Amino acid sequence: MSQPGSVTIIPAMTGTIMIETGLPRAFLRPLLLVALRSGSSHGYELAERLCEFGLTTVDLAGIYRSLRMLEHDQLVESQWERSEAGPPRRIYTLNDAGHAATNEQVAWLNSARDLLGRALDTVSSQ
Amino acid sequence: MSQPGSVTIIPAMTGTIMIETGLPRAFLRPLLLVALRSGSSHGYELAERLCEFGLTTVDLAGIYRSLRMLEHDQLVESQWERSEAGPPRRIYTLNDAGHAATNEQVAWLNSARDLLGRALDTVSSQ
DNA sequence: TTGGCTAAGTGCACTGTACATCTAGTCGCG
DNA sequence: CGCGACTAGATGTACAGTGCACTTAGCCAA
Repeated sequence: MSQPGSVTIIPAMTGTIMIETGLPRAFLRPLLLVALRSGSSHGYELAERLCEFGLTTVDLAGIYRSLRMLEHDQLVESQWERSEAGPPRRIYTLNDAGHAATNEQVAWLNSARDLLGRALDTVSSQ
Repeated sequence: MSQPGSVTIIPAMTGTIMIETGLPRAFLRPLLLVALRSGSSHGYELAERLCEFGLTTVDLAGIYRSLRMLEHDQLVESQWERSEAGPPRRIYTLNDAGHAATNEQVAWLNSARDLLGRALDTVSSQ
């Protein structure tokens, strides 16, 4: 977790670890799926993965809520895991539907990036 | 406007010309600024410019509201213009503050695209 | 035993917005 | 002339999402 000089996660106490300089909230769920693609994990650590994508701040409350929603939509499954240090964690894992959904979301993220590229091209070309 | 085979704008009668396959709504205002950068225009035509960026559907109601908000924030100015065919149009023009804001938004769009790129890289690299 | 860190969660007021609906100008057609 | 289609702009509202504050809880060090 946070190497020196890297993104800091705002103290959870305040609950405000929110997407701000990063991306609009609509990307939260897709990015969580992408983050989960590289391995099952718990909310707090997934927040750190999102920070590695370049998000400056992330709303932990929103992440926990999104993960529960993903579970409700049966794209992920979770199980409690006791940690050697600290409170138990809820580990989320992509299931088959989740992997399929992730592929869709990746396609959508790609098209979103391309779209931004096209819009930005009109700027750079005067 | 819409060449054959290009993006169709859903009949305005229903009012539903909304971002759907395109980008989350948070990008609407920045993209409107970018669209205005290539020339003053009215809402309906700006919607078509957004479609040229790759948005499949656009909510005209949202565009008109966003434009009014941009004017309220004093980033654009508007004036009525009677059209040779059809009802009069409200033409929006970027002012100095608007140009500055657009530059900021372009920077933000760039960082958003980069962020998506980083996230997508983690997918392509297995 | 106090405080700090990790981890997860709830509660609520507020915002934004998707969709329906309305107004109004022009044009083409029978 | 009346009708419908198209362009252009705008408003109203029910509802969902979310930002922020706050709570709970396990572990550890001083």
